[in-house]
Amino acid sequence: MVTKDDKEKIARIFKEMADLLAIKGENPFRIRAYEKASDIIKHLSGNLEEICRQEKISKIPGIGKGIAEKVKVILKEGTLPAYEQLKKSIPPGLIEILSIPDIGPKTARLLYEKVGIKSLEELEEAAKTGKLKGLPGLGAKKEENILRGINLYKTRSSRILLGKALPLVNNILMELKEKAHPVIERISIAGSLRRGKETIGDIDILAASFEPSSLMRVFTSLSFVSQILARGETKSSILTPEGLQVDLRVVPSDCFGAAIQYFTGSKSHNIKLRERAIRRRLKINEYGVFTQDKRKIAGKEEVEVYRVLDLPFIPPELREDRGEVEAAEKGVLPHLLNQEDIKGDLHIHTRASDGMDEIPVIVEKAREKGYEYIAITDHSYSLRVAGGLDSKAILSQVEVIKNINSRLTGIKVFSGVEVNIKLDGSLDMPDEVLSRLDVVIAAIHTGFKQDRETMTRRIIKAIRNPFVHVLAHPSGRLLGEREGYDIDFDEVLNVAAEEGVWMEINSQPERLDLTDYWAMEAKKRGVKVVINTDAHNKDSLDFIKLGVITARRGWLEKEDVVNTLSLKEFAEILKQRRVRK
DNA sequence: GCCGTTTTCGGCCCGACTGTTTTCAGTCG
Repeated sequence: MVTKDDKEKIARIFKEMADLLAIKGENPFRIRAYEKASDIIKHLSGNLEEICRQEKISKIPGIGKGIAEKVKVILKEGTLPAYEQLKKSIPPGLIEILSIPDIGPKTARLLYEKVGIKSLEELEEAAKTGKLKGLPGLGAKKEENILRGINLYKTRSSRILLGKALPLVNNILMELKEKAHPVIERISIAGSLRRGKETIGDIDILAASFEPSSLMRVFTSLSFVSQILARGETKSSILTPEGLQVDLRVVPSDCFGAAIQYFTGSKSHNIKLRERAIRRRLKINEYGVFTQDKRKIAGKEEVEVYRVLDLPFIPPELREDRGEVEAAEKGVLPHLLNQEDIKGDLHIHTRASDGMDEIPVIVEKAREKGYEYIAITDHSYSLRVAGGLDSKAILSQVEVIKNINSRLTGIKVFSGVEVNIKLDGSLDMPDEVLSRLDVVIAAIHTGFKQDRETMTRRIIKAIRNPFVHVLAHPSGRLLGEREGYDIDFDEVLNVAAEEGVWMEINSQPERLDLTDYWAMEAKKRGVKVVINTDAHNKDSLDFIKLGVITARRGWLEKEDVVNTLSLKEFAEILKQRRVRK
C-alpha cells in the first residue's frame, strides 16, 4: 500500500541527497536533478507503486533511469544504499547549517573540513569564539553575519500565512507609495505571494522607476524596517521587527513585464520557460526576451514574454511547474474561477453557537458582497465547547430563518448545520432532523489521532450518510499547528465521487483545506468543491478570497465549484439530491 | 542525473549583491 507519506519520504530522501551532494561539491546539475526529482515526486498524483509497476515512472519528465531505479529500491527496501553511503561520508547535521543566510554548500564543506564543524551548535560555538575568521574567504564581517544569521534562524517565525501576508504587504505598499510616489512608475507584489501560496517565506515587491536610488533610500528607511540586509541600486532587502524579510527590486519601466514574470516565479516554472526560449534561440532574463543578436523582442508587459514563446498568458497561481506550460502549449489551460463568480457562502456560524453575529447582520454583509444566498451552519450538540445546538434548537432556528426569509428580497438564507462526526463515523444528529435542513456539513472536531484505517472508515461512513452535502475542512490540518489527519484521501475522494458529496475549501487563513493539491485531485475525480469561509463573524466572510486563490491554485474552474451557481440553480441541485434519497 | 528542432555527448537559467578579493567566488532568488 503506497501512501502520500511514501511520496513525502522519497521526496525527503532525494532532497537530503541533493544537499549532501552539494556539500561534497558534486556536479551542480546532478544536484539539481535530485532536487527536481524530489519536487516532482512530492507533487505526483496517483499511486506511486502502480506508476512504477507500469514502468511509467521514468516517462515522467525529470525522472530518468537512475532516479526511477532508486524510487523502486526505496519502495521495496524502505531505504536506499546510495543514500546511506552518502550519509557516512558527510555528517547529515551539516544540512541544517545550510539554512543560515550566507552559508551555502561551499562554506559548509569548508567549515567541516577545516574546523570539523558537524552541526549548527558547533558552528555557533566556533563563531562565538572567533575560530572562523582567517579561513579562506572568511573575514570578521562574515563571522559576524553568521552569528546574526544563527540568531535570526532561531528566533525567526517560519513562514507566515497568506492571510497575514496580504494585509501586511498592502500596508507596506501604501507607505511606500505615500512617501515615494513621484518616483514610482509601476509597483506590484511578486514571488510566492503573487502566486498565492498558502504560506509565504518572504515578501517580494517589484517597482519600475526612473530614479531607483531614491526609491531605495525611501524603502530602506520605512517605518517597519528593523534591519537592512542589503542595499543596492536595483535590489534591497530589509527585515521587519517580526523577522520577515522584504525584498524590493527596481527596474526601468520598459522591463517591468519581464521583471514581474521573472520575480513571480516559481523557479521551476521559469526554468521551463527559459529552456523553451533556448530552443527558440531566445534568451530570457529579468530585463526582457532577447534574440541571439541581442535584439529585445519583449519586456514591457508580462503577457509579451509568454506571447513570444507562443504561449497564452499563464495566471500566477498556476506557475508551479505542475503541467501548466504543457497545458498552455496545447491550449487547454483552465479558465480559472474568479472571486466575482462566488454567489454564496455555505458555512457560517452565528451567536446561536460560537459565532459573534446574529443572522441579519451576516445577511447584510453577504448582500454587500453581492451574494445571492448563504447557509447558516452552527455546530451540533456534541461540540459543547462551541455551544453546539441540539435537535430542538436547530429546528427552532429553521423557523427563525424561515421568518427572516419571508422579509428578505434579493438574497436567501438556507438553514443548515455543521454536524459533528463522532468517533465511529456516525453523526450526532438524527437523520430525521438532518432531512429537514437545506445544507448539511459534516466535520471532524475530535479524535484527530485515530489511525489511518479507522479515520478513513470513519469519514467514509459519515459521507455515505444520504443527508450529508459537504465534508468540511476535509484534512483537518492547521497551518503551523497541526498536521492533517492520517487518512487515505484517495479513497475518501473516490467515495465522495460516488455519493455526490462536495468537498469544502475552507477559507480560514490557517486552514485552506482542501489544499490546492487535493482540490486538483478532487477535480480529476469529478468531485465538486464548495468554497466556504467558516465565518464566526461577519467580517470573516472576506476570507473567501483566500479560498478562491487556493481553488485557482488547484486549477478549478467555475463549473467545479458549487457555490458559483445562481440561487435558482443551486436550489435546484439541492432539490435533485433530495429526490435521489 | 537528465535530456534531445545542435539526439547517446555535452550541455544544463541568469543576474545582483556581499565580502573578500586586486578580478572573483559564493550565495541567493
